[in-house]
Amino acid sequence: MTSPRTTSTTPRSALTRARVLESAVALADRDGLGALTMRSLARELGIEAMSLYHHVANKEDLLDGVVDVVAAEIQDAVGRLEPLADDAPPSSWKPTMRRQILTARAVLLRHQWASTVLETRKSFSLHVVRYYDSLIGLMRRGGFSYDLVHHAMHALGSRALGFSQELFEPDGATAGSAAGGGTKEGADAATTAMLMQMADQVPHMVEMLAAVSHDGADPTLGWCDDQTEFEFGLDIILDGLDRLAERERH
Amino acid sequence: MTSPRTTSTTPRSALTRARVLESAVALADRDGLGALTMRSLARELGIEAMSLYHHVANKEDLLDGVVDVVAAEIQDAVGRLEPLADDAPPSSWKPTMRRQILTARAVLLRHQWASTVLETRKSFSLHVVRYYDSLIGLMRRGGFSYDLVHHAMHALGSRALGFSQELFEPDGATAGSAAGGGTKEGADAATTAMLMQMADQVPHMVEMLAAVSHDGADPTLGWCDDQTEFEFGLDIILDGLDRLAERERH
DNA sequence: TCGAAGAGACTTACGGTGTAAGCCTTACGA
DNA sequence: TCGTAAGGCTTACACCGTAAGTCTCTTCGA
Repeated sequence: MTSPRTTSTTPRSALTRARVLESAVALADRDGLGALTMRSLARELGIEAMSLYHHVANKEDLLDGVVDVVAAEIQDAVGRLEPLADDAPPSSWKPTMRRQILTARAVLLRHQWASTVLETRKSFSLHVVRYYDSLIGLMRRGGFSYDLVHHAMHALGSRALGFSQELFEPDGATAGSAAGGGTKEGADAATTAMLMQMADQVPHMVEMLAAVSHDGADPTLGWCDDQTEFEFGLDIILDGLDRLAERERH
Repeated sequence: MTSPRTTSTTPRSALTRARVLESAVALADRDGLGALTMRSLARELGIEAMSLYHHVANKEDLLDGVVDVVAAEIQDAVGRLEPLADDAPPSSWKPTMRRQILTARAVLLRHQWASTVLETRKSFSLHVVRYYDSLIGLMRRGGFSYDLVHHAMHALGSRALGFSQELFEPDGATAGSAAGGGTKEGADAATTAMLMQMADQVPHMVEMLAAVSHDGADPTLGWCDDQTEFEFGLDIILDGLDRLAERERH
């Protein structure tokens, strides 16, 4: 806790908390969240599991840290966007926030496991809070009262970070070796086929499925584009907020 | 798998899959999701852990079943609402759905752990799908095209079941012995205090916090009413959807 | 009435998890 | 030069889900 005066870091090893966290992120990216155990992470780093506890209090702390790394990545990506001009009109809060949120989403899509971890944190990441703070600032520039800002943050919820709660998405989180990871595309074939067999139990759903897939692809081949749907929902909320803000602006 | 012909159930014991699932729900209600293990559930039922596997394929199946129980409870509660009159105007889809969703939410509030489990299911519950199916039917009566219905389901996401992704809510899920469980009320004191100490890092957030709590309670005493915020977000989405539906109705 | 069959419990055991406790070595500062 | 402590390693424990096998009833057909 005392400040190091001459030499900065311990020379004993290059292993730091930062390196541990980075390794953890990489491991989760590669093998999925379930594969991130203290033992596997240690193996990745060429040390023993218990040695991790010199850099991390416990597994919860590890996950906290890992979220923080991702959140920092988000902050960084959003920070690279061109800033709002000083003379921008109040209404420009909306396209700006839209761009920022979609940027955050792009980061989260590179770390698909991250949303799961984010949800389960009880102590929040400083970087996440700072990101939210910037969104609040944006809305203030848009003329929002603090009361409206507050409601808006709740209304957006996790959507502000770029993900939403999709209940019907089987997220094939299997260990894919190929890096990129194609854009996952909606409900899978087995799911769809099963639904169609229960036509009498869920008539509307099956009919919708048929209708939607008419102007699209094979119904058993995935019928939702996650990105499109995310933006649809996001825009509904942003539009609704804008309407309320306009009213406040008179 | 063959149908029992004369006698219905095995008389050997009163233990059935249904009773196992009910017990699991009760245990999770009482002690939290973390306390729901095969061993603890067995203890609860007065049997050994391995005996559970006669009624449940594995733990995933147990959780699937447990979700199904809750979903059935939702369907039941929603089913008790007075039905939409045959001559109701198209616009009445909105208040009806609003009421149904808030009813579903009331059930989920009795089983706070359930949303967590719901999110992690890959095979969905029949009861959940049927509930969604009824929502689809409702929107159709409101004049929605199937395409709009489809978008709407995504936009609502888990909100259709009555919960939303709150990122800043520490959900004191400790083992409370008292049954009822008061309505949990927003961010807790420690969290708020910590935020206020970081005023320089998150200026907007702290300012918002101060402003919102002016016309309210002590800022360190919880400053958001979950139910109010849920309804705010829900209404934004429902209003947005209604506007789009109106456009489709010409 | 008896015997086979099988449902439903129990017992034991295995590999996995997070982590408490303690030891050993190395590098730095006094 | 030597004490100190950071940062590794080893061992061990409790708990998890569950595979495999055993024992004991109940039921039903011959």
